[in-house]
Amino acid sequence: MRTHYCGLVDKKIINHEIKLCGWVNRIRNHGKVIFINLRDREGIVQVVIEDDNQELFNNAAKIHNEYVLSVHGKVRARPEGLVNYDMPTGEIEVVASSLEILARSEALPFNIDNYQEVSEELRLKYRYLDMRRSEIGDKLIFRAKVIKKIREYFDALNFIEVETPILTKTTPEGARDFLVPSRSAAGQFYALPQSPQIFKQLLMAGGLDRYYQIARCFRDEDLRADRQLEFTQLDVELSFTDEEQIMQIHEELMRQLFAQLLNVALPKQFPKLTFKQALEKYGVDKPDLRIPLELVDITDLVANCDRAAVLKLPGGATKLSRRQLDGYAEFVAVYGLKRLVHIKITDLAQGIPTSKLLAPEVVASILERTQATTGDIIFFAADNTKTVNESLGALRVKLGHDHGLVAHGWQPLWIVDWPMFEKTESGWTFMHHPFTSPVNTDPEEVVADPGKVTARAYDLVLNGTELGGGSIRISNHAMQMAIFRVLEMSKAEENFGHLIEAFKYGYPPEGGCALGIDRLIMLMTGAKSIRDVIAFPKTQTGACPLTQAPSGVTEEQLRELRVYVRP
RNA sequence: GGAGCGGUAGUUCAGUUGGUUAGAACGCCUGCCUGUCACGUAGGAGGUCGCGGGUUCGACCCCCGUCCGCUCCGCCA
Repeated sequence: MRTHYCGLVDKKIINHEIKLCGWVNRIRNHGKVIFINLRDREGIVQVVIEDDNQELFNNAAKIHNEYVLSVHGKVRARPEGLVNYDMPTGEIEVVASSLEILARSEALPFNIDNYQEVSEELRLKYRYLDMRRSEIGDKLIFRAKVIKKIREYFDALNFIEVETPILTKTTPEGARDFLVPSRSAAGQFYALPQSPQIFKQLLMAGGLDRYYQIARCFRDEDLRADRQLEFTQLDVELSFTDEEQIMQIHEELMRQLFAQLLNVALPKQFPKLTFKQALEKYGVDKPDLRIPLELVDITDLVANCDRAAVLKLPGGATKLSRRQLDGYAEFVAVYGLKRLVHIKITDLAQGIPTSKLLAPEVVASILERTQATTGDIIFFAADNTKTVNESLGALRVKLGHDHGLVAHGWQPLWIVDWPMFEKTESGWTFMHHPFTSPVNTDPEEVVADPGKVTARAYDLVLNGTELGGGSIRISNHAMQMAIFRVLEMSKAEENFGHLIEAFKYGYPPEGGCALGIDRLIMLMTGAKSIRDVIAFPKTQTGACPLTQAPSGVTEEQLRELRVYVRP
């Protein structure tokens, strides 16, 4: 039916008779000659229909946008002066000798071009039309290439791809589970996996040694630009390993993906920052190192707060209007910061600027520590540590974007030395997950002072986005039980008995990593949202405009499952 | 659960202090046009102003509620 892709026709096959299939991207009828831009997955080529064949010409005159055509014709060089250099196939055209309309199209709900932005809701309702646009279609093609490279990479390292269950068991910790009622066991439910964590650990217990999976994961939490209910994770686990080896394996993967698919050389060694350093300097555990601003700690200069820090924006004193400053104060209020103080350094020669809220000697110390000069502005925050970090951390990123300070390029890094636990109102909770090994080898030490325990965990961050992370896992019973004790997970035996039991029968030391593939591809393609790299994504309320999911079910279905829906 | 922004021809948007017939561009339909390439050109059709209520002589416009979309906070081991 077809000999060539439209987008791949080139000079080398001039004078060849070819057959093309594709969609009418655009038709230009000049009365005696018709041009059709025929489009397929690989691109667009110009088909010319001349009026020497009247039947063909009359047939072509009836064609409209998005008709599906089969075209038989001859490739020829475009006449002198008529080459279109904006088009990859612009040096040639295909003179049609015959043409068949394979399918007609009604007028479309939106134009299939990249000239007019269409509301995302409409695009998702007609996703199959949306992906005819290179804007979306090319991203899906790119995604397939990334996944292919990932498989090649791990296959070459002797990793075994294993599929883990989608219907599995609920775990009350972590994110909210999606539940699936069991028909045969009335009143009981499967859960969709939040991650294949336990299964991949059991694969290590099973001696598979090196495992990976392009794994679908499900979390019933509210959605964001970079979060979907279901997402794809590169899930990796290996035995007889350590943090360094796992990080190296993933670094090298990243370097190869970027080199081969984007022609970008990532650093030979990704920088590492400790969790503590990241929070001190950037306020967040996923710093965007492209932005050359840093938090400067001044807690020692300020009374009655857990943390005080400042952020200097060079040249900001003259550049920022009152309105913008109010905007920034409003911006950080979202993170709980009640007052964002700023110090404008209008002219250092005239002396140290005065502040209604800060003593002159404090201002002087701040200027010294930040090495501020005339024209700079300094933002000041003092509050509890979390509020200061989150608000200045977010402000740093916003200032970077608002004032064009974000450097071009790619800044990957590892965040290491995570605390094992975090204190909450109701007790200790895990930072990573409850199977992460602490640095300590003595379980009693961990129980005695949970706040001091460091986890053998690492996160990979790229340009301010958390791509994922992993850890060396706990591989012995006593330590695992100690961790459950700290977390006050009384039902651990019931929920994770199968893992705990595996520790008894020769469990290897092991660890792994999991990277969000959607996010990685979002960054690599420059997409603004994860939805642009997913073929059929959900909206922010978890709905699918295309299929209308979620939907009601019949009374019969509910009866069979013995599910009663509360009013 | 919360905050902000948005919803007007098929699409993207404009719409004056609340006032007669709600506009533009693209798309669509009918002509004309041998070289265009986001073709050009002449004409035409096309609107429950998201939905419900209220204020008013009168509402796209003001108020209340509600639904949908987006961004964010909470949440997301």
